[in-house]
Amino acid sequence: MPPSYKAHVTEQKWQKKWAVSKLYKVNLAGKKPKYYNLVMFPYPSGDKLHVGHWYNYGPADSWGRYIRMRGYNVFEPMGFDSFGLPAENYAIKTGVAPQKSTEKNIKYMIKQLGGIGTMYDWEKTVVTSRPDYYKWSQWVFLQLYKKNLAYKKKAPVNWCPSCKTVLANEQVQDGNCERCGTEVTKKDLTQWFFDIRKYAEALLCHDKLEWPEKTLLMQENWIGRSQGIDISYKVESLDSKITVYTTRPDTNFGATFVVVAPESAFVKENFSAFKNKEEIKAYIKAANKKSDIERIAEGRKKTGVSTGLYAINHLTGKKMPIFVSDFVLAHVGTGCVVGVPGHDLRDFEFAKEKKLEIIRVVVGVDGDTSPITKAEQVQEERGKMINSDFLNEMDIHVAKEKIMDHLEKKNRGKRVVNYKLRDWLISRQRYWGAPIPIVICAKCGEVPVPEKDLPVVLPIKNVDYKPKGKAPLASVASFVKTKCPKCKGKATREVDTMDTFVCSSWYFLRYLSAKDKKQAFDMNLIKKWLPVDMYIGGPEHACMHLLYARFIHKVLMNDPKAEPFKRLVHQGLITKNGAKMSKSKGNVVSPDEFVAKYGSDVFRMYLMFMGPFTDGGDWSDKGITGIARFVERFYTMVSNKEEKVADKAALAKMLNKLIKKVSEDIEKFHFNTAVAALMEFTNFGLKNGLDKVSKKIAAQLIAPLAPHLAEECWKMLGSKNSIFDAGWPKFDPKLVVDDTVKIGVQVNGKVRGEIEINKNATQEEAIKLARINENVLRYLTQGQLIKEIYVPGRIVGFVVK
RNA sequence: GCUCGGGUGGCGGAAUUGGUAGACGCGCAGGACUUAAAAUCCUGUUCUAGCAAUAGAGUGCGGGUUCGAUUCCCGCCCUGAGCACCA
Repeated sequence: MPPSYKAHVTEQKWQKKWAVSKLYKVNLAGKKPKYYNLVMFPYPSGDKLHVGHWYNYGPADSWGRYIRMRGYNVFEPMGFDSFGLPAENYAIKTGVAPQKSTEKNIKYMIKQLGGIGTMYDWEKTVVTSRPDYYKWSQWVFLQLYKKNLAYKKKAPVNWCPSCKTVLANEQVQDGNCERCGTEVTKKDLTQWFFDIRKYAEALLCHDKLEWPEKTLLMQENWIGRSQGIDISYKVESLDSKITVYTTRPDTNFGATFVVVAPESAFVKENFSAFKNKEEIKAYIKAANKKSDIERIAEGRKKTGVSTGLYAINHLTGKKMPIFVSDFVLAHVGTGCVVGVPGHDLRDFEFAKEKKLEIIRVVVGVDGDTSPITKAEQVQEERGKMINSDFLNEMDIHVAKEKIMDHLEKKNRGKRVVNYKLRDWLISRQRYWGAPIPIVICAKCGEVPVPEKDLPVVLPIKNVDYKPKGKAPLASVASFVKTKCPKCKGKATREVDTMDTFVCSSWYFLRYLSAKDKKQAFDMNLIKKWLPVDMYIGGPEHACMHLLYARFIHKVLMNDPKAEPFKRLVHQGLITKNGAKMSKSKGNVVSPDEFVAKYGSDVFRMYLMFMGPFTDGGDWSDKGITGIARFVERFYTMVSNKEEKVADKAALAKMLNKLIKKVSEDIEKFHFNTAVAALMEFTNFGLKNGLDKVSKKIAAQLIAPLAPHLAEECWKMLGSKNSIFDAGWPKFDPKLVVDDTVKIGVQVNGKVRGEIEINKNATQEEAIKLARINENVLRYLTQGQLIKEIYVPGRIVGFVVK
């Protein structure tokens, strides 16, 4: 009877030993090549770690262990993104200060994270809600302020009526609050913004990034660069001009009207000249009341009111009526659009509604001249100009350049680039965040808090957390009242706090010098350790955290080309019954009972075995017994003192192939097939027997995936040092290829037999051997042979007629 | 509506410069051990027909290219994610 593997005793033993020997303490000045292995840090929620966390952190740690065994000095820190709404909402409900509940949750989560058996170096941890961290978040704000990248402005902003705070554009999803799902409304407020738009071009460039294509594409679309031209038209009977933005100036001979947004500057400046003022006033009022959701829900039904004014199309001399309509957005381009109903679906719909002239100026490749074909809406459209004077017969792309040259020469237009990306709104009317380090003085105006006076400490006493539409800090008199740093006179503090995304946009720099009291980060360490070599986290951050972090990093490094994260991998989502796990749905699966039953190695490997890391999947515990059996069998295989090997040559081949397969699979984050390969090897090893050297290699190969099991096996095999300092096995390239291969024999594309043949066999040999096969022969004699195919190592084929 | 993924046995999944589809695991069936059960081990397991050899069908659906298609092309369906009147 072989000894059975005692997962819990063993795992706890090694976790303790690793902690005592400080195995995972990283020497940042170490000589070995560096590897910064980073996983997105969690919010310290009161809920326990769930299966999703494990799915994320387990494989991320396995990757770190693999890299470590490859000889790198691996830095694998962990921290807590601890500012944010849940703790504050908990405080509103119970009165418990967020400082208290957060610290309690962190303590608990560190314990849970320890149970996974990760390599985190806890001496380098960061907690964003502690003054020794947010002091530097405030410092980051001041750096942006200094560079004129942080400023206050009044603008219509997204407002969540439930959270009673403003939200960044990125935090509005389908018109709803990203946090609580409440429908977002618009408010005109004076708020703090970061001018991320100044970095739009730099953020578009991603040559150096080994990121998923999809993520890069999402960022690209979010930034939304478009190249166009501002065209100015004379307004009839007025002294002014109207400027429109278009990306399709080639179609301008087909322009028949102009539409302006209700909130546009043009409306404000020319309102007195409008003919039907009352109607327009009412229309604008109605438009302002509509939420984005309503606007979308109304679909493409176009409404609008004529201003009674006309713009003159200088190309055709046509009078183009000017309308106010809410399908035009004030913040896009100039807020004014020229209507070309022959070639734009929206313009077409508007023209139909208002019975305006529709002119066709492009013939599609298919010769179609009906307005708005599908092809016409596609940007890469190809077509030829008609009805366009000097542009006629030209390809549209040629015409586009030609007309822009023409307009610029005549001083009627100017080429411009537009972005969909908007300023990053960072003020929050909430308590549990880093206070914005600004003082408002009646005499000096807005004054930044000097760096030496940081942090602006979040008050703990006498705080009413309940949101009332104004920041809770506004009611803490001791916080609000202060002295102006400039004139020393009476002044008040800015009472808004920063978006938590500001705090999380630079934490990877802080990890390296977490205990440094004198500076936010150590540039020497950053030069050595950045960029992060591997960053693992959810894809939902594509246009939020990942974009913000790139922006802030570029600013802090003073280099638009600097990138914080070289390689990025997204873990898949673990669902339960097809739905995202959440407390409100009551479908959160706790890993605890499985870890208690099988141990953490089994649980980690089971999650990996579910499928590719990037896929995620629906949670089910079906099959976890398979991994438990495997661990038991692996242990049995290694602990067997017998070293008799039935087939030495076969073992050598299996082992070398295994090294190759496991290495390649881990490199691709295909942990599932790496586990499968180890299972196959174990099945073989139990039958065939293993010598000690093979056992040791097997233990090394499983070490990243099942660290405790491997460490135990390693010790059992007589090694004194940790397996994680034992390096990674190499394979012999000569031993990973088979001399003979089994290949199929096809007749007319159907498999009719199989032959075993030397992998380098000639066509002649292969055909000869294939022909001997009885079943193959049967089909060959059914007609005349017209072709013989041989792909070495793959297939023999016959074509018979 | 647009953009980008994905659709393979009862289940999770494997295999794509076009070359024997279903590795590995779960489940299921049968057997060994046991007084018995659990655990463990062995055998089988895409579907249909057949004792078997084997034959036919088969990777969401319909076409196409090819000796040969899960893989390439065209047209659909379903599903997940993102964007959404961006001019």
